[in-house]
Amino acid sequence: MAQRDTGTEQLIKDTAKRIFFSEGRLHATTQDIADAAGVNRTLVNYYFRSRDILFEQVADEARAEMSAVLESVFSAKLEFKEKVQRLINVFMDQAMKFPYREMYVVTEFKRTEKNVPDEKKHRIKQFLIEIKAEMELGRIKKMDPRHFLMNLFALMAYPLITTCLNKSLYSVNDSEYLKLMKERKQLIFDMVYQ
Amino acid sequence: MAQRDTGTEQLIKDTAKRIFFSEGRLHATTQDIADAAGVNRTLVNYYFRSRDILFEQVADEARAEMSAVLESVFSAKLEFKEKVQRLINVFMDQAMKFPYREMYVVTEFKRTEKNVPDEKKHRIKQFLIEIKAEMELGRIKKMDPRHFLMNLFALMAYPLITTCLNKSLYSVNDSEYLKLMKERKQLIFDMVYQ
DNA sequence: CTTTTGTTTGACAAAATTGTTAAACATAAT
DNA sequence: ATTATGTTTAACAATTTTGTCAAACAAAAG
Repeated sequence: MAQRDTGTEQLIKDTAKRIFFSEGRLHATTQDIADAAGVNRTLVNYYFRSRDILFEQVADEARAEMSAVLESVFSAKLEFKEKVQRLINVFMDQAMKFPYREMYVVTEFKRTEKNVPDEKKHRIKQFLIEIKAEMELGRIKKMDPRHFLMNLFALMAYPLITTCLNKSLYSVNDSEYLKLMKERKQLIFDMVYQ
Repeated sequence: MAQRDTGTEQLIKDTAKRIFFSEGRLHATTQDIADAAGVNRTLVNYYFRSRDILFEQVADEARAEMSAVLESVFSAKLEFKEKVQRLINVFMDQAMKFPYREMYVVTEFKRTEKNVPDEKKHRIKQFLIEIKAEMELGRIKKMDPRHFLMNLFALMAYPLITTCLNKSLYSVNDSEYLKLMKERKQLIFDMVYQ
């Protein structure tokens, strides 16, 4: 008989992603995840054999999701300017949903000593060349293209990682902070693409 | 008899800070810390009573250190422009030493549901006013001053948090990456203070 | 309906992590 | 030198977290 697909496996993974990437509870246990998913903890072992395998799978899928987003933008048949615009849009939408995803990837990346695959490096290199070309056309400020990329991702990701601090610091509630983050899409574009 | 101050208490704290803030091993155990410090794990309990107390103390001191840095800049008798320059200098020097410190503070901040004390909020408010004044003088680009601050901290902190990813992605070694980060001081100033 | 197969559960075991205690040790005071 | 006091250590206990297993359960196949 084939698998029955009760959706439990996916539910566990989605719940783990929510806890790690959205809520930022990086120290969550399998019990925490099972409770949040409303299932017996044993099912984590039934579907994933071990805690480590679940966590690694979650990290792998996170990397894949992030790559897919960047991929879709980098390889799009668009002018550079539109690529940047779209990148900001799709990346920030995801970052608003999963603010801690990159943080999780970074810590897992360090822990497991993984490497970025060569194909991804190549895609980035291609985009760096596009950035350089745009600079030479005088459309964006001249600098090391790597700095351009680092700036862009920093401006998009960091304020979402530090949401809890900023909300407390600036005394704003959730909806006000969401509004600020939405404003950032345009603001970031204006900053890097003056 | 008074305390003998063998330096062990400080050694444990410093080692914990190195592991958390410099190495980014957010899941380190007391055993990991004791081993790295070259002391018996029991001493963690002797000096701090419990793991949680040590971790909280480390987080509290991290907050205090960060506040002290910002404080020294905010309250300095300097032109706004020089304040920004100095902020970038001191913050990035610290961030290069402890790239994951803010990350630790954020996760502990969430876990313990702390609040930013009113005095700090007030200092930030004062600085926001200074930012606004500078904008009205036309010296920096007009925007919500909170965005100005978020941009500044994002540009400074994020590339250091993602060091391991960027090094792999751009195929650079430690010294080259350090060079890139040093370059950023001027670059960030130029970005926010055009 | 009965059997078969995959899923879920609770009880239990194992492992990892943290906390406690008494004794050994080292240094300062007497 | 002896005592007193603070420090360090190893053995042990408690707790937390993870992993295993057999039995109960549910749905599809015969």
